[in-house]
Amino acid sequence: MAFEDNQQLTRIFEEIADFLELQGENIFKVKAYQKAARGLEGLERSVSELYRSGALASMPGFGKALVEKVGQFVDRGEVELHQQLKSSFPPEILHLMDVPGLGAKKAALLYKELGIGSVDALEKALREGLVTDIKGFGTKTVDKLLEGIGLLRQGEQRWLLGRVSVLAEELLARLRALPVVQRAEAAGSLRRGKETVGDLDLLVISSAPEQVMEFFAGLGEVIGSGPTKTSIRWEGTFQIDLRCVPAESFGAALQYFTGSMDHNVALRGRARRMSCELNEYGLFDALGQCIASETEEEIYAKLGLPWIAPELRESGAELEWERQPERLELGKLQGNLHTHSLWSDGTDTLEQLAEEAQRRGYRYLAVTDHSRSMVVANGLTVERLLAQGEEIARLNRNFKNFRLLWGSEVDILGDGTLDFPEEILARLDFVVVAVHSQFSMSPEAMTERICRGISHPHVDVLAHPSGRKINRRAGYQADWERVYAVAREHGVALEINCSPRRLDLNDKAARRARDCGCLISLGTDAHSLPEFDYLPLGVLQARRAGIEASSLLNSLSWEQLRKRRPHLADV
DNA sequence: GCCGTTTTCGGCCCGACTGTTTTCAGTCG
Repeated sequence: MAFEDNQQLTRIFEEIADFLELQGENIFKVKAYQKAARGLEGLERSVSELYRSGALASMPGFGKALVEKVGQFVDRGEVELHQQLKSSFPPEILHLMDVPGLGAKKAALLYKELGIGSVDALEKALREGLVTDIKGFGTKTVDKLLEGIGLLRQGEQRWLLGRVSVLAEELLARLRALPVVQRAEAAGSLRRGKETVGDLDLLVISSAPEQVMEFFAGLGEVIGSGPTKTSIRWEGTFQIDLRCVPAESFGAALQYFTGSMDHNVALRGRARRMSCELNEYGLFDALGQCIASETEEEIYAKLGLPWIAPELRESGAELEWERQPERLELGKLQGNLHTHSLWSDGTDTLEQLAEEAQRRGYRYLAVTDHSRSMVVANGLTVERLLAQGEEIARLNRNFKNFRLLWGSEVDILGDGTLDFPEEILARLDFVVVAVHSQFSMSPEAMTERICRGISHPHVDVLAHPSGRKINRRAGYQADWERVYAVAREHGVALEINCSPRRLDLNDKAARRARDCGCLISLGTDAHSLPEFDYLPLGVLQARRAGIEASSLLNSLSWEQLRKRRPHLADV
């Protein structure tokens, strides 16, 4: 299943952390619950299962007390402490801390002094001037909180990786164009390739920081500005931080601001155990001498570690790996395995697709237009599919060192049968199958449907396996362990759909699928030529999953791909 | 609440910026 138990318990632990912080509990206790929540969030196994098998206790961050609380949840569906805390506060009080600029301390004070227990009550109190008697609430704070409430109400979500990548490139180009800027780079979750980005972190080396700050402040609404750091709100909602750092500590700053927080905590812990200190200015020995700071590589090296790729810097566990995975490089990919042309709902001709693919150095491109049931997407009938095959064969005669693969994105129908008959699928170069309808089946029925779908002969790839759209809809529910097992058995690769709106499989699921022995396929699902740019986003997710070229269908040459389909006549 | 190749107790990342409390606490990342 999509592990609803994990999601529920994550929420419970997050709320416990918030309540404890509100109560003024030891901040490290609070952090322990937050860390446990993060650990559960993307877990590709059911926490109930892990608990029952006893494997949970060996997970980092789960000590005796937390394992016991997981036990309460598994047995009774709730955690005692959580219920206790909930009953001693107004139901909406935790939302107070969602207001930018309002943390636990001030929220607790507002509750204690004025009984404020919801965002609405806070807004009313602010407007009526009731809070000004409380220590620490001056006029600027009142304005800032009202603004924060406004932002919260807009409900702006984290931006998609694809959108932030484009924005970052534009801003970096403008910064680099300034004569006083020697270097400008993006850090933060963008550099780590996270599927969504909460705010953008930019770093520059400059001979005149004040000029850079001034320039940057002119790009948006200024939230805060100092001699080395300026924060703005882009398009009124999205926060961008710019920091000027000295050239000699650029590596330390890049490392520090790339995060993740858990990775940094682990790295600092390691430094500390070596009697060193690590901060954004460098790595310092016991005497306070800087021993590394200019590059990330030397910092990791001095800590006895290989350089760890940004995409892998998440939980901190990556510090302990015996070997780092070989980094997947875009240039090593032989082709793109999921695209659409004018024949269905794409915007370009086969010639245009082929030309673009060759321009990008691909050796092949799978054209996978929709099958006949996808009427809204101008899905191909059998007749049109066969005509398209002839057209592709004609074009292929003129290519050197390149091939268009005659493919299809075939619907897995509700009962698990496929949208084209077997004898037609047998003739195609490449078959992608996918679910496009009846998303709200029971998990059991959906599992059965997908497993039947990928058990047909001639299937190469299961496209966008979970069906999720980021920030829009959750994926459908299914027993993914079973799906991966069946995929492996039939040699069907699971797609990392590279569209920024999908990125499906996501990083964690892709890692799990690979661990289950499945091959992975990267496909842009491009419906127009600019969407070929999505491929690097998929590469990033694959890297985050630790997937190496050997697990990737796109690493195969056309000849090797063809060997997977021995029924194809030599051409 | 977690954790341990100096520790089973005493740490746990820490600096920038803000607002306001004239020396610092709160928030954030």
